[in-house]
Amino acid sequence: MDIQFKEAVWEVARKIPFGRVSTYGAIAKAIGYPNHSRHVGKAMGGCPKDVPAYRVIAASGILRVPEFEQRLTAEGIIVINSRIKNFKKIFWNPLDEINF
DNA sequence: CCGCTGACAGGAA
DNA sequence: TTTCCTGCCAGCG
Repeated sequence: MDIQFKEAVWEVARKIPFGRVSTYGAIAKAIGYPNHSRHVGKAMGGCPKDVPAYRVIAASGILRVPEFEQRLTAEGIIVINSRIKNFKKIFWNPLDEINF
């Protein structure tokens, strides 16, 4: 996991719109590294302050960092027991950004 | 080289 | 719906 990989991850994470969320796997795929979802997670662990890490969750719609629950609800996202309720609706795919 | 671990994913039971 | 299992890749004994 070189620094460039992390930079790429953070760059995508910064693009996630307000009130939306994305997943580790989706980001990994978006930067050209399919099957590297775990590394995306690690990259998020030490991301800069300007990266909305709380908008990046697991594909199951479950928060791996329960602490972020409040940050999400503050954006109007419904979270119950670390689970995103309307996950499918607010999910943002980085690949859609390419297609527009 | 081997095995364990980790902000994961996807399918089966 | 929840739990389990397998596939992934890099880092660290």
